[in-house]
Amino acid sequence: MFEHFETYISTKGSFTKEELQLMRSLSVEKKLRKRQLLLHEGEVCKYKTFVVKGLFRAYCVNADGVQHVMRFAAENHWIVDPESYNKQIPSRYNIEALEDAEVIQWTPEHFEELFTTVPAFRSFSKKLISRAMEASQNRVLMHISYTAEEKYNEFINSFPNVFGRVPLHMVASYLGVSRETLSRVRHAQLKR
Amino acid sequence: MFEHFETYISTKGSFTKEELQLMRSLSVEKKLRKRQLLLHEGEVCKYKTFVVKGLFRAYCVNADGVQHVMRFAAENHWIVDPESYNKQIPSRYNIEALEDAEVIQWTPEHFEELFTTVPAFRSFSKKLISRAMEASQNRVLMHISYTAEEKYNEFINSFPNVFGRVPLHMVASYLGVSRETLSRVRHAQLKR
DNA sequence: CGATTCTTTGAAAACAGTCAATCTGTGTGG
DNA sequence: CCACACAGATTGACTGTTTTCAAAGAATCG
Repeated sequence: MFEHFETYISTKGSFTKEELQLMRSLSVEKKLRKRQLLLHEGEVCKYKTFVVKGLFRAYCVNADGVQHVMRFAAENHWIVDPESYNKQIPSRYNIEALEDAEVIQWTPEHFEELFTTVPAFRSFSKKLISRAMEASQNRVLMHISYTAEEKYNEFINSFPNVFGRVPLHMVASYLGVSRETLSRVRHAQLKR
Repeated sequence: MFEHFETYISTKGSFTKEELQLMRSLSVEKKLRKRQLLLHEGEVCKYKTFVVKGLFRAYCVNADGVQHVMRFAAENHWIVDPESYNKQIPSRYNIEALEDAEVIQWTPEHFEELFTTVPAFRSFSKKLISRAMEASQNRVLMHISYTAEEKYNEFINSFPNVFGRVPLHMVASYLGVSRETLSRVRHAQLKR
């Protein structure tokens, strides 16, 4: 499983055998079956997680029992609850495997060790955080400025590797519209 | 002006006289009058900016000429276009002073130098980035799960120091609702 | 004061949400 | 292999909310 990560990380910078070995020794590997939770609401998010295989969703449940999908993460992406992970406090989110999955995880301490001792990992990690921030900003902009249809099209373009693998009602939740509205948006698009 | 920043940063960690002097020597001070732009769409965001005095908004303008407010920043807060600043590419945003203002700025290089050479600045900086990420995440959650009224109340609670200093139509834009809708939300609340 | 900007209001239209019913495909157990 | 249950997707009718457009009041500023 770690070989997959080595291939990935090697496209992000130059790493020695020893550095790769260090990353491996500090990591935890895990396999999950469909519907299993990687993180349960109320737990502390102990790890930053790299997805080797499978697909995840992070979602929270409000007082009325309604689920809100915050994020999807497929192969070669990372998933974490930043607030819970950074402060090591209980999470408001669940992270669920939507398919059978394999992941590699690092605790904040181990991730920090790699950050300080492996230069290429440091610059990679900075880019990772920057990209997460940019993605989040763009998503805010999408929400304050796009119609339901524009959001839907944006989603398909931005996440072609997620679309088709997740139920539409989860996409609807991610976009902040009802599943019926999303269904009607799709119907309207067929006519063109 | 820098004294104000010294007071602020000293609440965030322990710094020696020399470290404070280094921060100062790497910084740029600027004064702006109301309506002046700190960053203009198309320019590269050259600095990370600390607000000593005044109030800013970051906004973008879409193809129809409609403005969307991405962010406000008042005293003792930071403002930057992360994407433009991190990658040093042209920005899609404008950052405008809504009041006469004073700011202190650092380039990515100088900020990085402080990050690597001043330990307390490093940990402060990490917290800064973490908080920005958490705020952005929470804002996404707000957009996918709150009604217009809930968003408005959340805004008042989260930014009491901004509310009252900015026109309501900018708050409306920030929340992603029309100014008329926000006006009616307020009207409805008066009746209770 | 006059000009500009901001806020509110009203009415109509567009849009999105809810509820209930139906349709589809998938998979499980008999 | 079939019947059935189940999750997901769609549709229709209805309701409620939000936007849009136009106009008119406040408030602010030079």
